[in-house]
Amino acid sequence: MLKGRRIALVEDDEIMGASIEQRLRLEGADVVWVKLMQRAVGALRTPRAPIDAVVCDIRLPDGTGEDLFATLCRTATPPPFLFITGQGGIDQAVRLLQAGAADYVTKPFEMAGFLDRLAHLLRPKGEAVDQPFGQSSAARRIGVLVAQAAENDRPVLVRGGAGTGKALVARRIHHLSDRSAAPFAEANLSRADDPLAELDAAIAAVGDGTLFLNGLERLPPKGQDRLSVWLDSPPLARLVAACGAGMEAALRDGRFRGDLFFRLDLFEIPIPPLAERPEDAPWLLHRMFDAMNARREMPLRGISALAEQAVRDHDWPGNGRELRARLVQAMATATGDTLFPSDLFPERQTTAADRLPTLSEARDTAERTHILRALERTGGHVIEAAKLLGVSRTTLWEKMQKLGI
Amino acid sequence: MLKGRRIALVEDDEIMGASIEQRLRLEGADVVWVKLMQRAVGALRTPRAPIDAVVCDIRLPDGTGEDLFATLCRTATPPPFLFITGQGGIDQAVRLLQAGAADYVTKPFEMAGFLDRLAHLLRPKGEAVDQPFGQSSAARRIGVLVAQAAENDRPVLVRGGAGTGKALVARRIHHLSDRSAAPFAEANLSRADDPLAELDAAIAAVGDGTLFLNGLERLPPKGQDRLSVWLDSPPLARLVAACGAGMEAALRDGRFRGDLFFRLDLFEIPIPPLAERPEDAPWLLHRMFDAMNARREMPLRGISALAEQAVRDHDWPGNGRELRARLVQAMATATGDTLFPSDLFPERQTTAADRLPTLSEARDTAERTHILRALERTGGHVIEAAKLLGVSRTTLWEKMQKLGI
DNA sequence: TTCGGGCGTTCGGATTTCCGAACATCGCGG
DNA sequence: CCGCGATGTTCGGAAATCCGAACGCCCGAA
Repeated sequence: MLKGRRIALVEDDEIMGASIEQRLRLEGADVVWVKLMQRAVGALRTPRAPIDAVVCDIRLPDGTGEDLFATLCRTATPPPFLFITGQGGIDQAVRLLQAGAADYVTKPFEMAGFLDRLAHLLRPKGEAVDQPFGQSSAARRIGVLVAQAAENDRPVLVRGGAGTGKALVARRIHHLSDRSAAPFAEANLSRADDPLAELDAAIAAVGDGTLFLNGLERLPPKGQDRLSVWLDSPPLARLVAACGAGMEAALRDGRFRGDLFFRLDLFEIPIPPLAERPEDAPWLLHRMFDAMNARREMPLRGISALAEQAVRDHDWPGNGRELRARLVQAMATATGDTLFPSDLFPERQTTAADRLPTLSEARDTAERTHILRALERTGGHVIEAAKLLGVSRTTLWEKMQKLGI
Repeated sequence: MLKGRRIALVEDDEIMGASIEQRLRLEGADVVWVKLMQRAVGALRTPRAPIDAVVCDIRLPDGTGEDLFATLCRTATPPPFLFITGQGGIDQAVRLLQAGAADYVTKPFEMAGFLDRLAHLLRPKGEAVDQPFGQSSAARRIGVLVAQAAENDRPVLVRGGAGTGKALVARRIHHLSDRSAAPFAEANLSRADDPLAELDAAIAAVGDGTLFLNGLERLPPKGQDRLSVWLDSPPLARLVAACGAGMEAALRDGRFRGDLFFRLDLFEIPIPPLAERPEDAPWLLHRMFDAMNARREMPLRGISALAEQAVRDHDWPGNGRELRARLVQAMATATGDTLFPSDLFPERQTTAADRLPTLSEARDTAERTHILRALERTGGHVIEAAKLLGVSRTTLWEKMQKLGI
């Protein structure tokens, strides 16, 4: 019944936790057991794989399950929560259910009934098909927005950094829409030598299909006028535009007409960078790896857990595109039958000769750069910087003293 | 607070029932007291007037409140149920709330708190004639002013920020007035390309109805002259104008004729921004939610109490319009069956943009990457990695534990 | 089988860090 | 001149971190 499901167990009591964990594992579930609230926040906010349900004790050594739930709700849609508690009251149960918890069980409980209720609140599985963008909640949201965009015919604006897959989103909208049989014409304005010609060619080719304008912020004024006129005509085609980080600056500087932008910005699909949804990186890695491995002469056996962890922790300034490039490189040059971190990040090998800095050294440099960044943002305001960094003024002063700032 | 509301009280205990009934009547509620389940089914299924809420005991001589609720749910959407019970358990509370009960209180209870919770779950039903704009005193004042305006025939000036529902007020004045059968002609001067043409078209269309001029501060001088002439004619129609925050500046700069303004400003209805009447935001939320949820293919179960709190705390720079937009977005993209704060405020998910990570967070990520690097180099050898990092084995273990490595 | 070493884990105390509460100082404007 | 707010500096206690010393477990070598 729970086969293949990932259940998070938040419980500080050893005996109770062990017994539940064991039973859930017996049922085939994948259990993540954390014993502290702070760890649970981390484990649920940025899970390695999506969590299907959370079994949560209320009294924890460093907080309460209620706090945990409220904290998660502030920034994300939490998985269904089943609270278990020994000394809870009715008021607490009512409060939690009103806040959106899925269920509430008092200890001690019959294991069979508990499992029933847990299974009952698991959302039906099998929506893997329409999740081509990742497994994070952010990625699922993109999938929903794409489906919505495909259903109507209004202009869409895709926003995201370099290599986040804006073109993929545009193609998918086209593919899911009722124009899927019509042409899909792409004008990439940032790569083109002559953006105007690129725009004209795409407009000429699009017919009643989907016109995809990539790199909108690079469209020169003449092109903006032309696009505006084309929108007024009115066109047979549907417009999907994409812009990157430079859009806001272009609007501020007047390099892009505000009125045109607002005509395009009716339905916005923001794609957060990979760094903000770390659980998508290993997911993408495996997806691409499987696809590429199948076409390989001598298939690799798999990916090292260390490599997966390294992929998770990397910053991915080039987002998905960088990941693909690294993987292609790694699979071409891999020496063994397994992908290791050094295959994906060959540039790190150069440091092999010298000594790794001490942990405290690394910590100090990290603190140093971080403090400087905060001070820069506040314009040298120490008190505000301390607030920003979440430490007291005196502590910040102490650290600055120590680090010589 | 309960004035004019119809509350059904299902309670077999004479003393308890009498005390609640008396108190509810004191608060101005209309109370229907039934002492048997069978009677309650009848009274709730075919009430003389719609019931706004049900206060329901669980143990009744001829059945239970649970049965009553279940019976009603089979054939209709019952009003919000507040269960009160003396010997109920947590399981019962959980079961009822999961079934859709609004609240659950154990006897004995503080009457004040009980009334709060009862008032909290009262939802506006349909077009509540008396309170169409909110439940704050400011909103009730708007209702009174609208009614007064509808009774006479003088020009009305509605003042309020963007998205505060100025057009709604105007329509309501028209609807309540004796011109309700005549045309309602709206000229939106702020959105129109050619405000003059917009004004002329509306004047031509209005006949003996109500002319609504929205965005008065944007009316160009020529239009002001024309409006002035039209007022002198004298017109058959009644004028309702609306202006936003820019009006004072327009008057100061002379972009708007002072004399014309004072001819329009005879009866002013000011609409304060939502931020100044926080209790209206959740009210509006529930109103819109109910209306939209009814038209939904798969209705949501409800709104998390946390989301409600977030709505109350938000600033609402875009007022009601922003609320509606957020709700539409949230209901389209909600992943679960309950609305959570993150559904309504998806932009908070990307906190990385504005908020710098805490110093300890930065330190943790730095330590994490550094430890991983060391482990990678030693091939997973913990002792060597600890030596490399200059910490003891136990410390490294502790850190790995904390950072989830 | 025993032995030893790597590893996971706990524990108590030494040490460091962190914070709030002070107090002095330094502009800065009224 | 004073008041005010931000900063520099010190201090003591609370909280954390770190470390060595254990104990038990597992696995491979002897």
